[in-house]
Amino acid sequence: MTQASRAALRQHEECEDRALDGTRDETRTEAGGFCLAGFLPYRLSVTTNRVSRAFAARYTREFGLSIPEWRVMAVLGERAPLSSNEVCEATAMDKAKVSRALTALRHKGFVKKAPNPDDQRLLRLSLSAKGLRVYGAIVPRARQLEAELTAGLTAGERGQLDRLLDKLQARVVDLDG
Amino acid sequence: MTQASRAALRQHEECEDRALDGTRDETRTEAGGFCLAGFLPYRLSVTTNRVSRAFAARYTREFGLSIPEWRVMAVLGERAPLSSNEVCEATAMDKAKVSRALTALRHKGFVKKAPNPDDQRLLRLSLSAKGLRVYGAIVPRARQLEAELTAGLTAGERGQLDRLLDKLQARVVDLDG
DNA sequence: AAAGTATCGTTTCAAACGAAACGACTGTCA
DNA sequence: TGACAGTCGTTTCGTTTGAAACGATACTTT
Repeated sequence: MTQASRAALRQHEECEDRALDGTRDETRTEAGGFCLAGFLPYRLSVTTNRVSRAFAARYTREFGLSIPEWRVMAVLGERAPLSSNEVCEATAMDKAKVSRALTALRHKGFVKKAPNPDDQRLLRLSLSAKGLRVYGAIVPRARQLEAELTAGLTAGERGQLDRLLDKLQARVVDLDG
Repeated sequence: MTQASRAALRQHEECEDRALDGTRDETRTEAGGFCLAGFLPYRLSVTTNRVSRAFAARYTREFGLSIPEWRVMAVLGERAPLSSNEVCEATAMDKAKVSRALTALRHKGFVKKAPNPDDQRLLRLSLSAKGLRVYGAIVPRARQLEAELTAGLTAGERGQLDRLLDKLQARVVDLDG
């Protein structure tokens, strides 16, 4: 049995007394064990999932949209027409998810789908008049919800958060390839 | 039709020229439209999903574990025995997910499940000797992967990130209740 | 032009998910 | 004691997910 395993056998205290300066290893308890609560991928996942759940509930309740549907609306409202592939890139979703979201949005009458005469494989996707009205209502609401989420952050902190997320993203792309 | 909708009709430029000081609204393009790429919930989701995917691939390849399974191992390795409910709280997963992860881990021989004599409803979950060996191997590997992920961050930035995630988490709990 | 290759968007399929139903057990109150 | 309400962990059910298969269209090569 390894030393780490032996250490893990011992019971030890909660690890809620986190350091504030970031110099201490947050995942290392005093007994040498591992504290999931300080593990960055775990923390990212928990926080993000809670944010997603909260926003999804609002989108559903107030506009009858799922998050994939809202993302597609957001990019089509910003710039259209777009092909399905372009929507994929702009929303960071795979093509199956986008296809399903588009089907739902067309059934709701929010999105128009036209063939591209230059290339019959591509679609020309855009918001309908009805879709644009909804878009016009969602965008300020989304901004408002985001403002509530970041209400405890200064402008500098908000910028710092964006920078840190960028750094993580840059790192993770060469972690998995 | 709303003014926002009219604005949305116009085509406009890409929104890649993000401000660095955080004082500008990242979701507001120069034409007044909405830029998903600067929307915090979207950015959190994309970054976190990529991190999760990268880590899940490693756990699967190197240890044959899913993320839910790894989380359960992590908390049982740290402090055991635990009831299923306690594992739920420690891993931020619902009881169905924990139950399924436990089934898989028991089939792999990593987790032991005993009844609690004081309360027959509760389980006493802990790692087997085999599970402890695996735990002893995963923990340093997980720390190493986390270190690779945060390699571009200073210790101060890492602490700042933890603080910011805490703030978001505190905010989001009273966003949805 | 014909054959082979690549790309686009949809659909299929099996796995994973969460909400809710469930059986088992405990505590409470009459 | 017996009925009732609450808690625990599992299972069921319908939905969502991503990988892969697919038909359709376009490009390349000969």
